[in-house]
Amino acid sequence: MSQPQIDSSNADRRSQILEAALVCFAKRGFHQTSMHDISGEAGISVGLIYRYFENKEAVISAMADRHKEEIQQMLERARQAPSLLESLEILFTAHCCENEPRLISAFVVDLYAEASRNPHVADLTRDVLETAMAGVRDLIARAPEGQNTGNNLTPGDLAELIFAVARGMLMLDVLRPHEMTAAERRTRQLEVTRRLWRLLFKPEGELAYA
Amino acid sequence: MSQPQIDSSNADRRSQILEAALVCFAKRGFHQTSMHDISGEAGISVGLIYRYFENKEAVISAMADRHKEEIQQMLERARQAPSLLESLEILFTAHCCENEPRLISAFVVDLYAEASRNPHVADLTRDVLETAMAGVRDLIARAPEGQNTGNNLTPGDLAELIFAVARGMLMLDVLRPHEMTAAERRTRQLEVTRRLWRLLFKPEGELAYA
Amino acid sequence: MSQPQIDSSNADRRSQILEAALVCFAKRGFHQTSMHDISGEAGISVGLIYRYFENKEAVISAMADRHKEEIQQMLERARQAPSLLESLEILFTAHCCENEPRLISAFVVDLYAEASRNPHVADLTRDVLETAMAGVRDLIARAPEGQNTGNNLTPGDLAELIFAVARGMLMLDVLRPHEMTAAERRTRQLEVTRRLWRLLFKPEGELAYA
Amino acid sequence: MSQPQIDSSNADRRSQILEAALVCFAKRGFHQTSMHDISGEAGISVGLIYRYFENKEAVISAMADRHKEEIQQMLERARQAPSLLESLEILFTAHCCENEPRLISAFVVDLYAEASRNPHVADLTRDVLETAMAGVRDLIARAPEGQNTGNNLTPGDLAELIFAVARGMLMLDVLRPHEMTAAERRTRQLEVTRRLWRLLFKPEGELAYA
DNA sequence: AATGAATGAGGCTTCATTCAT
DNA sequence: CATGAATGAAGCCTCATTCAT
Repeated sequence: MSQPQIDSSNADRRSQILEAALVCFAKRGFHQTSMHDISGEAGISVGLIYRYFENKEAVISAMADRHKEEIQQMLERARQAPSLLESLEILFTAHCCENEPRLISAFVVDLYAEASRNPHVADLTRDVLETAMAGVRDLIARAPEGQNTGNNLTPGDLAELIFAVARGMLMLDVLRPHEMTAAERRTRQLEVTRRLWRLLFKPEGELAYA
Repeated sequence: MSQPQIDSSNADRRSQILEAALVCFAKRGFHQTSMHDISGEAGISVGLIYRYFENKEAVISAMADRHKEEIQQMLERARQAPSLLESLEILFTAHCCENEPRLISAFVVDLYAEASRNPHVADLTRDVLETAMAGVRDLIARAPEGQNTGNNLTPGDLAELIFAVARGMLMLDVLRPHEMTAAERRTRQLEVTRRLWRLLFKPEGELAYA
Repeated sequence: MSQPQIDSSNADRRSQILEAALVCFAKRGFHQTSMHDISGEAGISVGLIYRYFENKEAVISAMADRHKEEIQQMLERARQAPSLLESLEILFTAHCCENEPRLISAFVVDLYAEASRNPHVADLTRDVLETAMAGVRDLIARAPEGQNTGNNLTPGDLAELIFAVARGMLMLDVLRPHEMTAAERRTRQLEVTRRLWRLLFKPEGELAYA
Repeated sequence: MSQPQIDSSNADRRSQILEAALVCFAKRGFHQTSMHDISGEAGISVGLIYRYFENKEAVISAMADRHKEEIQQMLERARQAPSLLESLEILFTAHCCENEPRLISAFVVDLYAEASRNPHVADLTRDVLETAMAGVRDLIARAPEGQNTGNNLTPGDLAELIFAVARGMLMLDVLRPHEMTAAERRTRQLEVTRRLWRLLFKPEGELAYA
């Protein structure tokens, strides 16, 4: 009876810590964030973090795991969108966080930076990427817009291109001035999304006036 | 009289240090690289670094500066290429370093991560990006292939897309297994380049057999 | 009515904790053993230890107390032995614990180390030692073998010598390889005991064939 | 020319640190001595210790090494003594340090405690012990007093007994009150030494009046 | 009585930076 | 110009102890 309670409170604490860690990591990066920073942001003591995570490394890994889950949820939402364009819009705006605009972009760029030297994080991140790309490939293969695009590209090629653009836009996002709001960023992303979509899936010039 | 001598030796020392720093930064990231690491890699003493750079921050800034210059040189080479495709190939393979494959990718991803929280680095990096995008925009505007592409995109739009893909590919590059050689990475990049080029500049299906 | 019950359960808990503490202390030493280690070994929670002991210091003190009691019991057994040699054998093999050979040696050496800087432990340990030496002195004084040994040593001198050897053997015991079994250690101790006994109480060479 | 200078200054620093460590270790024990304690006692900064020792463990190991050397020097002095009795006196008073009476006793007891759980220290300490025992065995074998002792004990047996007593006296030494001076401790040790010597090497009763 | 989550001081270690040589 | 010994602040982590349940 109290078991699930305990479990959920365990999970809550972990979430609380990871939430705080995300804010800190986005603000200062993994290795300039101290455990003290995280504990402060989470409003708990330093020692308590170690009850839920073996060490700082484990917090980073858990963040990577969490990112994986979020990407999967995003993919699920994309799958349920009524059109390919809307799926892409979900994919390209997933990181646009209302209250802390660059939060996720900064985190993901740091994640890749970390992946370049931490094999465990690299594996996780690669896994996320491949899962997500496979998801988008299927989306394309099944969508009517994905047929006869007249550009000789397979769904796999298209998915790769789309992901390169999405990741590239994330990198560019961290360079945008802090003042730019989440809404502006979102608009920016949607423009690129539509442009890419038109390019990839309406290549015939049939909609020259669109 | 000895002034020019000193200046050039000054520049040499700085280069030597920055070269060492690049290797260390790519291997461990900015903030996990100690000044001792750099001095060791450069084969000099720690103290000497402080004769050429005010502090670690300054080394990072100088690295960003250096990156800017390299991008500009790359752009110059791209400008002199005989065709737009070849220009793009230069752009997409610039980071493929023979002896240390992921050297530059890792460094650039770290640079963007740093830019997300260090305003000075952000300014420098944004400047690099804009300069480079402007360069590519001009390249497209002047190239015969850039006319009448039938996709309704301005040279600016195209340049942005190209850069997003290029930056995205850089991110993906750090996830590729260490074992992958520079040649393999290069091949991978060239494939994407051609695919992108065909998409952006040969949209009519006119080269169905290409 | 329930008071005695509680008392005995109190004593049981204390014993259980001290038993666990002995294992931990022998394995890791006083100050590298955490309260958590002890609680884990005892199969109870950390907090519970504090219901029976004021703090870690108190656990150490109680261990010293316990050691005192064990020495007294050992002395009682020695007193009841039929001959001086057998008394000595009891004295010299008291620490040979079947299942965990070095358990007691390691603990006692640590106890003396602790005594060298913790006045309370020092007092307790000194008390143990003096009581034990007095006991052995009496044993010698009463034993027929203790008379006319021809070596001009008083029972007090002999007891001191015997104790120095016993304590010294304990120190040597912690250096013996882990693989050495309790039986082997016991044999080793008995050899030394007999040798010492012959030296102290059969000095005439009368038993050249013994 | 300056090389030996540098080397010797290196060795000096190490010695200085080890000297400070000995004081701290004797006062508080290995694991209750903080690196800060040592640096304070040595009059240097904490960080500097790490230029000379990889970590705290290494300081402890170096102390064990140092102890080994000191025992060897003591053995050398014992070897040059004119008589076996004087050799034994050197052996039994080696730890009597003028200014800090219990310094060495406390350290050695701690060393054995550490040896009981740190294999590296155990190896070193066992090595010291065996070397020293072998030295004493040879001393006995060569000394005229060592012949025909009439007690049927081999030089090896005698050396073992002597060492057990010596180690045991060390343990007892840490229990003596702080107020006891080095001179008093020395006297105490010499008494036991003579008593032991008489017992082992004058067994015939020939000196009944000595 | 018993638990174990929570705290925070303190220990080990690293590292940017300085400075005497 | 060049070295590297020296400093000390700061980071990671552990652990004795408390307290709400």
